[in-house]
Amino acid sequence: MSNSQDTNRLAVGTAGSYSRADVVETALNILDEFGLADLSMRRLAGVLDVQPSALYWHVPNKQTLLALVADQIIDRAAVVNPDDFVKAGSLDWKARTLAEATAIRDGLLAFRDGAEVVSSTLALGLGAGEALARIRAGIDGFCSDAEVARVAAESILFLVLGQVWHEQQRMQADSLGVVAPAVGATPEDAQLANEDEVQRIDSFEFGIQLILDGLEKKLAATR
Amino acid sequence: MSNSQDTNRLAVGTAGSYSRADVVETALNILDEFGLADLSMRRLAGVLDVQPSALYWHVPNKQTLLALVADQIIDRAAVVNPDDFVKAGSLDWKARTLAEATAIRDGLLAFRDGAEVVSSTLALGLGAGEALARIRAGIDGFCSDAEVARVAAESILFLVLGQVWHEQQRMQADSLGVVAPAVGATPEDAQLANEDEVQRIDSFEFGIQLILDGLEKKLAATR
DNA sequence: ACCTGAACACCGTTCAAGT
DNA sequence: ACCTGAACACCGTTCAAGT
Repeated sequence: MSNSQDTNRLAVGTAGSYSRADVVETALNILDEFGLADLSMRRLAGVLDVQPSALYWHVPNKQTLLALVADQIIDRAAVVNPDDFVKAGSLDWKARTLAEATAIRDGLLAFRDGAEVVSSTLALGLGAGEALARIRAGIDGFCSDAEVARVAAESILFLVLGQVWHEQQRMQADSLGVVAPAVGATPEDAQLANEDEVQRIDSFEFGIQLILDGLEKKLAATR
Repeated sequence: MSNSQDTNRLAVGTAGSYSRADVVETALNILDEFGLADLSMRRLAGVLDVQPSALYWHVPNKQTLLALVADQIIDRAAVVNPDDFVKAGSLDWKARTLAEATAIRDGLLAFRDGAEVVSSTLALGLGAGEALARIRAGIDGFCSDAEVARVAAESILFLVLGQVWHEQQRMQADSLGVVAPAVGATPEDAQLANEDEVQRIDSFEFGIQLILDGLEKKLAATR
C-alpha cells in the first residue's frame, strides 16, 4: 500500500481530494526531476493518479499553472536581511542589491529550468513581479527617482534571468551530449573547464556590478 | 492556379522540390504571421503542401529548424557602419555599441516572438552567437581585455533579449485581452500609455547605458 | 534527391455526467 | 466540492516505400 515511490500523495491516508497547492507542489516536483518539456498536464494527472480533466477544476489552464509554479520558485528563494548590509551606520545599497540578485539567482538554480519558467511567465506579472520588487528594494536604498529605480531593477532582473536560463540550457545541452561550446567561447576558455563554477559566479557578479556602477555614476551626476 | 494566397510556393512553376532555405523561409513567414505557438511542423508542412514527414529530409528536428529561423532573424538585422561613429578622429565606442544593440533589438522586433525564438536557441550557439559578436565588436573598440569584453557583451545581449521578449510577451497578452499591467507599473505609469513608444525606447537605452558607463568606469580604473 | 503513407506515442482542453 | 469518461483537435518523429 505505502510504497517508497508514492512521494506525491501528500499526507497519505488523508481525505482523498487535492488542493490547488497540492497540484502546484506536484508540478514543481515533476519540473525539478524531469524538466519543463516533461511537465505536461497529462503527466501531472498521472502522478496524482487522477484524470487529466480533473486538473481543470484546480486551475483554468496550463499557463496559469506555470505562473503559479514560477511564483513558488521565487517565493522559495532565500530572504536577504537588510541589516546585514549596514556598514559604519550607512547602508551599502550595492552590496544589498547584489545579495538580492544572488538570492534570486540561487532560487532559480534550485529548480531545473527555473529561469525559463519564470521568464515565460514574466508578462503575467506573478513570480517575476516579486523578484523585481526585491531587487528594487535594494536600489531604493540609494535611488529616490522611482522611474530610474524601476528601469535599473528591470535591467538587473533581465540579466539574472538571461544568465541563469543560458546556464540551465547549457546544462541540458551538455547532458544530452549536444556539443555546442559556450557562446563566444575561445579555445582558452575551454581549458578553464575545471574552474567552471568559479568562472560562472564571477561572470554573474561582474555583469550586475557593471549596472550598479553605472547607476551610481548616473545618480552622482544628478546631485 | 496562381491565386493571391499562394505566397509560399517560392518561384511558382519551377521544379517542385524545396530547399532547406525554402523551408526556413516559410517557417519565418508562419512565425511572423501567427506566432511561435502556431509554428508546428505539421502546419509548416501544410503550407508547403507536403507531408509532415517530408520536412525531416531537410532538417533533423524542430529544434534545429528553430535555430535556423533564429539565425535568419539575426542575419536580417540592419548592419551598423563603424565609420559613422568616428568623431574628431577617435571612435565613440559607446555610441557604436549602443547602435549595434539597437540594430539587434529592431531585428528581433521585426518578427513576432523574435526574442523568444532567439533566446530559446541561444545555447545552441547559432543566431545569438552572431548577435554577441556584433555587440562585442563595439566593445572591443575600447576594451582590450577579452574576458571582460565577453562578459560585458553577454550582459548587453541578455538585456536586449530580456527587454524585447518581455515587450513581445506583453503585445501578445494585450492582444488576447489578458489584463496584467506592466511589471512594476505604478498608476502614474498607466497615464503615460499614449507615450508608450517613447518610454519604451528610453528604457532600452537607459539600461544599456548603465552597463556601458559601468564598463567605462571599470576600465578607467585599471589604467 | 526528395517525398508519401501510415503509424506510434503523445499533447491541452471541453463537457456532460457522476458522487 | 471534486472527479470520471469520452471525445475533439491537435502534436513531433520514425520508417518503409515510392519516384
